[in-house]
Amino acid sequence: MSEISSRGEKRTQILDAAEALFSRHGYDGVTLRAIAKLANVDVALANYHFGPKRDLFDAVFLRRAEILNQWRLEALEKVISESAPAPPEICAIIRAYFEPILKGPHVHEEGWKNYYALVGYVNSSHEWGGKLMSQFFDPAIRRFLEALEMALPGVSDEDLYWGYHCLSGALTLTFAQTGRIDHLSNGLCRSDDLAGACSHIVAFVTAGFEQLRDR
Amino acid sequence: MSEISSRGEKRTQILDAAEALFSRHGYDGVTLRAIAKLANVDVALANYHFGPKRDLFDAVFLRRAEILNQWRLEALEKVISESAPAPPEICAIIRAYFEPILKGPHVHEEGWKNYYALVGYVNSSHEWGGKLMSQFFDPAIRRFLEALEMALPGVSDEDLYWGYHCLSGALTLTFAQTGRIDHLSNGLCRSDDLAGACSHIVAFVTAGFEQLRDR
DNA sequence: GTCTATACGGCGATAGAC
DNA sequence: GTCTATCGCCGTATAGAC
Repeated sequence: MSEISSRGEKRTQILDAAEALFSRHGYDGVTLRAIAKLANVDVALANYHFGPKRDLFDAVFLRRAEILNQWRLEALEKVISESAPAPPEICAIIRAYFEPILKGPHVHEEGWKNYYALVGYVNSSHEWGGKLMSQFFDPAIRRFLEALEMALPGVSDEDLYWGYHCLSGALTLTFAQTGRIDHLSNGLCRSDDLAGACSHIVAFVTAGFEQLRDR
Repeated sequence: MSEISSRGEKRTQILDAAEALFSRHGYDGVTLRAIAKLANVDVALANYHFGPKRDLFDAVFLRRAEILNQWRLEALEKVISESAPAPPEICAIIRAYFEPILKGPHVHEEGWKNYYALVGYVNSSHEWGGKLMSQFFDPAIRRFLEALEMALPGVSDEDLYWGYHCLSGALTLTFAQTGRIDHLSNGLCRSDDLAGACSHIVAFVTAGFEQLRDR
């Protein structure tokens, strides 16, 4: 944007460009040359700052993961402390998981939209889904599972893990923003409407967890 | 396997090899050379049979889609006719969607496992998710949505579409078989246990749809 | 340290000869 | 149906400008 480059600006431009392209085309669908072009920098600069292509991908993935974890954990702690000493309601826990990331003003920023699509891509990637997601997100997820365990005493761990699996699938498909639901619903629902998706998914997933009590 | 090639055998070998590789590495992560090598055929044969790479991908995707749609629609018609004239139960509709594909003996076949992973990849692909999935699967999906509408009178279309979105996300994450739930649950749940996943997801999703009545 | 220009070895899809 | 040739683009190393 600015004609005068401040320190580290090109580094950020590379991360932004890589994020945008990786999220649309996946890791193998993007060349370092395309990233350099979009970032308006020389081909070799990405390698200078980040090393090989794979390390650049990790850097992109890491950049916003910690912010995202922090938002969610803050919302969770708030919910837990507000209901203490009673366990929080399922619905409140689920909202703490979704709302900070789907209802904030940042969801309209291009960078965050791209990042979410990237997480959607990684989470359902046969190659990286297990490793990358576990590495960056599992610690925070475990806190949520503990909270759900408190709210659902007697429910088996197995049921809780599969519940999280369903939640995670619904969320990352939302992230991917494929336009599928737009087509299926003839435009009634829009896949880029993250805030709108949020309330539907929260209600759906909450009911999914609550039925575990009766099993 | 056989030393004597029957007519069309190499064609099938190419489809099988492409299916296996595309499902693991995505479209751009696979080269025609790698496919040819795995299929034990010449590099140029894929192009001879299927045209450009992209058309080969479509051929792989199409091959099992119709079988899958047919399995599901047969199960749905059975459920509808058995409960007629009353509308079927939500639970029965959801089972008709999941069980034919997750509980059949075919789920242990390598080819089907690969195909499911491929569907998982496509469904959450930002580039193709909307177009390819809609093209091959929407007609059958609409029949299921009609059945759900019968079972949930008064529920808004918007809620139904988002419900399907959640169902679809959970299913395709299952398909992707990323190993994530194995890691998260310390081996208690296994992502390659499709039949086991099925019963958990059916119960979860059924509850999700049923809460729509009370909204 | 930050960045650009250039070069290299290798592999990509696919067209055309056979 | 098969094989080979072609041409372009790939990731990355390096040399040196600022």
